[in-house]
Amino acid sequence: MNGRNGRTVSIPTIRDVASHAGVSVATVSRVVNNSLHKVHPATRQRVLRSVHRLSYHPNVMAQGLRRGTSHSIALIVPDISNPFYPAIARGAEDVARQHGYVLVLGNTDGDPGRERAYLDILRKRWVDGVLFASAGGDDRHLRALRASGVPAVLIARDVAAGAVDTVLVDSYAGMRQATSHLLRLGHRRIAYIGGPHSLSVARERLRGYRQALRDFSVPPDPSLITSGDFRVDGGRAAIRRLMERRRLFTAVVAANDLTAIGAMEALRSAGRGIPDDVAVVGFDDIPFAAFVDPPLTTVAQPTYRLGALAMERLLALMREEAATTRRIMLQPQLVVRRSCGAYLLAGPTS
Amino acid sequence: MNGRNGRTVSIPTIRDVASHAGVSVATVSRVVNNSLHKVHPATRQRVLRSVHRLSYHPNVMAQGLRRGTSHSIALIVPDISNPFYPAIARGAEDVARQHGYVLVLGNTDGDPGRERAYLDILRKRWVDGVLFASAGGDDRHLRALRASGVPAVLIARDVAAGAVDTVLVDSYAGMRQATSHLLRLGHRRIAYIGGPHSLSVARERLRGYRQALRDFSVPPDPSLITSGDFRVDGGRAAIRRLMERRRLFTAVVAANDLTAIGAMEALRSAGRGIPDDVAVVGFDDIPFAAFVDPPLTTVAQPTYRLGALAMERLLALMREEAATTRRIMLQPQLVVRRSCGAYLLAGPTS
DNA sequence: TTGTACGCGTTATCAG
DNA sequence: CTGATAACGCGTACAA
Repeated sequence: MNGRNGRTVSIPTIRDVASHAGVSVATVSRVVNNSLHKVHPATRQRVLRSVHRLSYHPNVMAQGLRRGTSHSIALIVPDISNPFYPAIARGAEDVARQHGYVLVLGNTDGDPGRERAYLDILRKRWVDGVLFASAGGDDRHLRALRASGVPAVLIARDVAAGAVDTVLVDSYAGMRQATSHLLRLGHRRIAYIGGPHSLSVARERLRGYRQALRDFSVPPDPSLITSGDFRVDGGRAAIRRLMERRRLFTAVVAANDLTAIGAMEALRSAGRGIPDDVAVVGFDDIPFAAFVDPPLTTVAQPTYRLGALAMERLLALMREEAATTRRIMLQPQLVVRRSCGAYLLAGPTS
Repeated sequence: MNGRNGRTVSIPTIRDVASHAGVSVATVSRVVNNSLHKVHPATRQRVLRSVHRLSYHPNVMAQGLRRGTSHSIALIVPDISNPFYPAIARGAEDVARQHGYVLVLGNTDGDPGRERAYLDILRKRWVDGVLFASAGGDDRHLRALRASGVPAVLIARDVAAGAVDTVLVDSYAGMRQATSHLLRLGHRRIAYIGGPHSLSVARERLRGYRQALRDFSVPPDPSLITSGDFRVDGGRAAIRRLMERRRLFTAVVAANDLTAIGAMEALRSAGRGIPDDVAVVGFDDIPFAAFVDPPLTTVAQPTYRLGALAMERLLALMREEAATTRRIMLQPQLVVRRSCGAYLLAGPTS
C-alpha cells in the first residue's frame, strides 16, 4: 500500500535496494547521488545493478524534505493564452526538462494581488526558482521574492529597480530597425501609432522610431505621432484621427501587430491601398503575421529563445554562479515576407 | 538556516506554532487540517491565532512525504506553442488553482518516447493527476498510467480503448454544422479538403461533412472530396488539383483553418473571388480567424472550457467520485463574422 | 479533548 | 571504504 488510490503497487525505497544489494542505505545513497565520498567500484556495481533490477527511483518528496528543494521551477505569466507567452513557456520547459526540473505554470492576469498570492504559494512549495513575467512596472513582489531568497529572473518586462536579473527583447532596436527599413525604401512621412505610455516597452518603441528618423536626418513631425491601445481598435481609431485631420503620410508604424491590423483595415476602408499606397509597420507579439492578408513582413521576437535563455540564466543563478545580476537583451529580427514595405513586429501586449 | 541559498529566513514549522500556542503538534495539525477529530473551540482559536501570527504554512514536501500526495497536477501536451493548447492550459490552471493545486506543464512533441518519459517523471514526482493530450491514437501509455493508479483524463484526442475518461470537442457535429450552413445558403457543389486519415479528428470531420449532405439530400460527389495535411500548403495544393481537373464547386470546406487559408490563397490567385464567388469553410484550431482577410466566420472550439472541464473531471476522479469513466463531448460553436458564407472551424493539428 | 511518539524516504554526520 | 543513526516536517495511532 502506498497511499495512491488503493493500488498496491509497492514502490521500492532506498532500503529495498540496500537489502537487495546487501549494503547499507548510506552506500546506496552515495552511489545514486554520485557523491564525492569514495565507494568501492565493486560495491558500486552491485548497488547499480540492484537499482536497475528493482527500477528504483529516489522519492522526490523525501529528497525535497531533506534537501529543501523540489526540482521544480515556476513560470508566472499574466496569461498563457496570450499568444506572446506560449513559445516562451516552451523554451523554458525544454531547458528545465533537460536539467531535470519540471515547470510549474501560473497565470496572474497581471493582477498584483494574484501575483503576490502565487509567489506565496511557490514559496510554500519550495519551488527552486521563478521565471516571472510581471505585468506592471511594480517591483514590490520582486523585492519580496528577492528577500525570500528564491532565485528569480524577470522576463519580457523591464523594471526600474535594477537589482534583479532580466531577459527581454530590445524594443528600441526592433522599432528602429523597422522604421529604418521604411526610410530606406524612401518613405519620409511615416506615421507612428504607439502603445500606452505607462508601459516601458511602448516608450522604448517610440524611442526607436525617433532614433531611426534621426539616423536618416528626417525631422520628426509631432502631428504624425499618435497612440493606440495595443489593440485592433486603437489602430483603427488612430488612422481615422490622422485622416480626419488631413495628415499626409505614405507609411505607418504601429507599436504592435494588432494595432497594425486595425490601421490596415481603416486605411483600406478609406480607399487607400496596402501596400501600394501606404506601408504599414507594426510590432507584433502574435505569431500570425504570415496569415494576415496581405502577409506582413515581421520583426519577430525570439520568444522561444527568450524562454530558454531566461531558464538557463535562472539555473546558473541557482547554482550560485551568479557573479553579478545581469540584463540580457535579445535582438528581434526582421522577417521580410514581401518586398513592398509592410511589416509587423512583436511584444507582449497585456 | 533552511537550506535555501544561504538565506537565514527561519520558516515556522508546526512545532513553532505548537509552542507558540502552548499546545501539542497534534492539536495544531488537527486544526489546520480541519480534522474530524474534536478539538475545543477555545484551543482552536488559540492555534489559529498563532498560525496567523507566525504566518505558518504547512511544508508541502513533508505533507507529501507523509500523505503520498503533491497537490500538483500535470498537463501533458504535444507543444504548448501550438495555438490550440494555451487556452486549454489556462482553463485547466484556473480550475486547479481554485482547488489548491498547481499545474505542471510538459511538452512531448507527440513523441511516444517522450510521452512515456514524462509519465515516468510524473509518477516519480507523485503528481496527483494527469491531464493528457496524446498525439497519436496510441494508448499504451494510458494503460501504463492507469496501471500506476494515477488518475488521468484524456483531452482533445480520441482513443480507441474506452477505459479512460475523455474530454473532447465534437468534430463531427462541428463540421456537420458548418457544412449545413453552406447548404442552407444554397450551395450544392461543396468541395471538401480533409486532414490526414490517420487522425480520428480528421475522420470525424469528414463524417460530419457527409452527414450534412445527407441531411439535405445532396448526393456526395467523390471527385470533390480531397485531402490536405492540416497545413497551409495542403489547402493550396488541393485547390490547384481541383481546378486542374476542372471540378466545379461554389464552396469549399477545409478540415482546419490553415488548410482554409491555403485554399483561399489558391482560389484568389486563380482569379476567383472570396467569398462572392466561392465560400470557404475550415475547421480552425488557431484563434486568429478574426484577423484573416476577409475575416472568417468560425466554428470555434471551446478550448478554455475544455481545459476547465477536464480539470474538474480529473478532480472528481481524484476524490474518488468517479462512479464510471465518462466521455465528455463539447460542442463547438458557429461564430458568424460575415454573412456571405466563409468560415473557419477549429481542432488540434499536430 | 489533548499529548506522545513513530514512521514516511532521504541525506549527512560520525564512528568504525 | 562502509554502516548506523539522527534529522527534515508532518500526520496519526495510541495512550492519557
